[in-house]
Amino acid sequence: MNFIEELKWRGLVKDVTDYDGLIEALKQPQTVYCGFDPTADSLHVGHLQQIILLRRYQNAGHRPIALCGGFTGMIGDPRLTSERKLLSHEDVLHNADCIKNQLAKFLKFDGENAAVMENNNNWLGDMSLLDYLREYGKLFNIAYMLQKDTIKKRLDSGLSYTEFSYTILQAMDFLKLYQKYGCRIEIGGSDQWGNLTSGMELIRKVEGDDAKAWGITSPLITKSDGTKFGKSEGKNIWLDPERTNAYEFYQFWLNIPDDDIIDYLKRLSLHTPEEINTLEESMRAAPEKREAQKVLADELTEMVHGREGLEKAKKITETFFHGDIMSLTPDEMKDGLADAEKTAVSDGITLIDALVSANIAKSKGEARRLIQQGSVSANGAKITDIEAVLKKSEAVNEEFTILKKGKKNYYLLTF
RNA sequence: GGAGACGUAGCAAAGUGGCUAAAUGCGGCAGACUGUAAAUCUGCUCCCUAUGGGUUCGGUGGUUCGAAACCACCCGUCUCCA
Repeated sequence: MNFIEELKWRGLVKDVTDYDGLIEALKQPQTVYCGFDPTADSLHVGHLQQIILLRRYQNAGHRPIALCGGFTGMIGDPRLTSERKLLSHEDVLHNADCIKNQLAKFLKFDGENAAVMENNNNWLGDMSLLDYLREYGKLFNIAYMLQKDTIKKRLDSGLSYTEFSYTILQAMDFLKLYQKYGCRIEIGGSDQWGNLTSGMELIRKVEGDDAKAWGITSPLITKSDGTKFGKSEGKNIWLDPERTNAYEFYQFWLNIPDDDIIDYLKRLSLHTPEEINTLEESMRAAPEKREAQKVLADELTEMVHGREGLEKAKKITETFFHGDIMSLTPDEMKDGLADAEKTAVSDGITLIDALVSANIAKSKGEARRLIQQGSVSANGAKITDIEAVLKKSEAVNEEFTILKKGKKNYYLLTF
């Protein structure tokens, strides 16, 4: 299996501009880029596929460039649905800073094929309007651009000139990286196809017909139940440890349905195809062991949260689901629940009021129901008395009480 | 501009004078089972100081002992014609 064949096996190839040419080119070390726009102050799990794909190229001996769209982020990539809201200048700068640090975690910055971090603001930022229009705008035919899927689909619902220009800007990125680093391959999600081909087109026009460049897209990750990938209970799973802690991140992967886990392993894990095949067998033979889920959760959590983060996530998991919380020392409890929601309450508060004020229940009625249904426990003991009162003297260390709603929702009350 | 239809709980959709805090489905929450799964089954799902009370059916007024339901006006959505 050559490199591209493996990517195909992993489900990471949707369209390639010149398949045979690319295979030939990849026999030599190449430079590959993928762009990430700073639309939020953190990347999320949906970005992992492309990031790890860059890493795959690096592991195969190629040089990856992670491009942060500091300039294009100010413009906005046209979405299928509707115009984006412009982000403020400060927000984009802040976001760009944040995602740059995140991207850096996944690539190696030393050795022969050390990764490169770039920001398209470096070349687009100082460009004059005149240069843009005369040197680049001239090379884009409107009729050609209107054929692009992303643009065509927006003609009815409305598309501003600003977003219309996005494709041109991204094409210029590819050209610039081609000139500066000899970058000849751009990768992206399948929605980026139009942008990739524009870039190649531009390179050909500027550098001549001999200039070779390739674009390769990968299918977006889907879920077998049809819902959007990357969310857990409505919350995005971010790569920023401040926004999604190691435990939640670990749990997200551990809870991937059997139907999806092998697909995700192929796409996101650096484990070899042989190892993944073995995991698939194990999944079929003993799905309850969730070995495949554990391998992926371990690998990705370590990548994003480090060795320590992974250890912590596993320890909390072990205790919450298989052990007795009360067997931990108060310090360990606090550590384990460091990221749980905390609420300060007063001594002698009724359980019902505590549930409401900690936002565990929306109303007292709901709180009452939860208690009567037997879904609330405090410090490990189930409580079914709706008159129950929480006392400081009964709290752990006379300091805090751990409330649990349902099977896996923990909250911390401090006195 | 002309003709008509519609607006009910998170969403979809019944209900056309009292039996309606409002059927049913989805979604959500919880319980059982389980693998922290899926499927399935069960309960709950406006608020409260709770065998009771309060406030709801686009808005405002009105008819009536009594209105989500009838009337008037207003606001909003949609369809058809021009």
